[in-house]
Amino acid sequence: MSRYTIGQVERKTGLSQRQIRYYEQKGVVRPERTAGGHRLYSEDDVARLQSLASFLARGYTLAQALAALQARPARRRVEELPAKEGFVRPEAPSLYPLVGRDQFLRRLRERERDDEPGQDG
DNA sequence: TTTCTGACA
DNA sequence: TGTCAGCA
Repeated sequence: MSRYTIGQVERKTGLSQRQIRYYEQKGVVRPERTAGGHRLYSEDDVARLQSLASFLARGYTLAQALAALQARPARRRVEELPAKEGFVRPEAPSLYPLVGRDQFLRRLRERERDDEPGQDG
């Protein structure tokens, strides 16, 4: 499995090194360390950070993006998650309470018609 | 040259 | 979150 330095992850995700380290503190990723203490990120770490960046780009607050990431710990498709769970509305995440999975998917698809697709769903 | 931690704004 | 210092 390939590993990436923070500099490589910075280029792949568009996030700053400062942000990447901060999100590690928040528990988003748990990179390995070299003997010298340098971080080594896995493909999965990069994917999670790309998802986070995608959520932030869509207007989610950091708290909402983190919550959304926790709702999908391992690259699970939204369709596979319990319909009962709450999801952040894709069209204006900071203005509304959580909605059900099906409504989330419907709104997301409506939004994706006129919006550019993100890195991740 | 790149990354690390800690700290300030 | 950006940025700087001082290391390894």
